[in-house]
Amino acid sequence: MESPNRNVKSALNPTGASLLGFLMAGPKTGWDLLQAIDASVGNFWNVTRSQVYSELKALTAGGYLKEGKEQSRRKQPYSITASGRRVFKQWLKNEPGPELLRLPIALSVFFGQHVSAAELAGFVANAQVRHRQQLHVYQALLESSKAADPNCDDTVLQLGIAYETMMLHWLKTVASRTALGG
Amino acid sequence: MESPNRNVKSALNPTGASLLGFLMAGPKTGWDLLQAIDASVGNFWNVTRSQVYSELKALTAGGYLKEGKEQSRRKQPYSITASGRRVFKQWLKNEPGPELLRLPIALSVFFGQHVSAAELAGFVANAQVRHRQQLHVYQALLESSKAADPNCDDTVLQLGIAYETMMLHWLKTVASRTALGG
DNA sequence: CCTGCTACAGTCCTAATTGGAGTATCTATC
DNA sequence: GATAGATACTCCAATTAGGACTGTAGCAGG
Repeated sequence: MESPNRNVKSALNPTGASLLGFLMAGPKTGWDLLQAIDASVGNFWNVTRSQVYSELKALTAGGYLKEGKEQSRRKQPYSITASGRRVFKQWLKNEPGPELLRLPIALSVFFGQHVSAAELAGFVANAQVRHRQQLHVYQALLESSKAADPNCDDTVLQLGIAYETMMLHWLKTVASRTALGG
Repeated sequence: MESPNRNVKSALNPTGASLLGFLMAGPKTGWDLLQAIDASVGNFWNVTRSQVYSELKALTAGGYLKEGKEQSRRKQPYSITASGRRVFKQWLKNEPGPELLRLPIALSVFFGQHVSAAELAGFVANAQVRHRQQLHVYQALLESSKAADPNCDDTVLQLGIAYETMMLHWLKTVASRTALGG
């Protein structure tokens, strides 16, 4: 059993570590962090709102962050400490673990025999819309960030585009198979 | 918005529902289920061992499953009840929810500026190996299932192949960028 | 000025899920 | 019949997901 006192060398959890990473670039509020994550790796690294705020508190308690003074409104900015930077860099040295995917649409297709063809086709069509939208989002993001800085790092954006493109392609084949009488 | 047919409180969680789906094809033990999931949608629908057994119990308590008699060894088979079939089919009518991805390698690449190029290259190389292996697994599976039944449904396998191929392609571009001095 | 509407910022709670460590139970092999 | 190793399952703590809920600020209409 661990003592509940986590102020000594407490291991970072993945969410906390990624928050530290985003704060390396400068102070942010919890809200800012959510926006920043959503606009970058969000699709490949899900982080939920409720957890951000509790993690920020835990990280502050651990000495990895310190609170800035509130701006107008209820914005509580956090900035990373030297200890936070150190721990984050250390955490990043860990071999990235296995991927975790949960694609409900894949399950629906897998169990397609138990769904009416019309319903399945509807699910697929909706998924196509969502993925097309997300693809446009990535493409717009790519364009605007290239406009701001032609040398900017678009590696993760490229992953997003590749992923959405792949899904759209797969959904198209599913749609045609379904139409043929799945 | 709500259907009036709500008498069977569908407190089915996603994992439980998918277990019901796998049991539609016939009785299985918890272990069998794990194997079956792992060999089919496992990569797009993560389900963890510990949860399978507790879900099986919960589903049994809910009347959706009933236990068969233990075979040799400690194999406890479960079979789906009429109520279970009904609830599963109902659950499948739900619009499949948003996708959930967690790709630690994407995070490592995103924070690549804080990792040494050598370490990052190592991570990428390892990921390439893993994805190449998984691609081979899918390809072998496709071949053997086509051999057994040329008309079998390979839709989800195709997704697997497309996903691994896409990731390998992306990893290759990351590797070359990293080599250039990321 | 007051009211209602809406977007913003954060809190709180519970169910679901993960990730192991631990416990038997069988099979084979000597 | 001891024991090594694969098989089948149990248990628990930490993490995550997903909302419902509480305020606050800015603004439009009356």
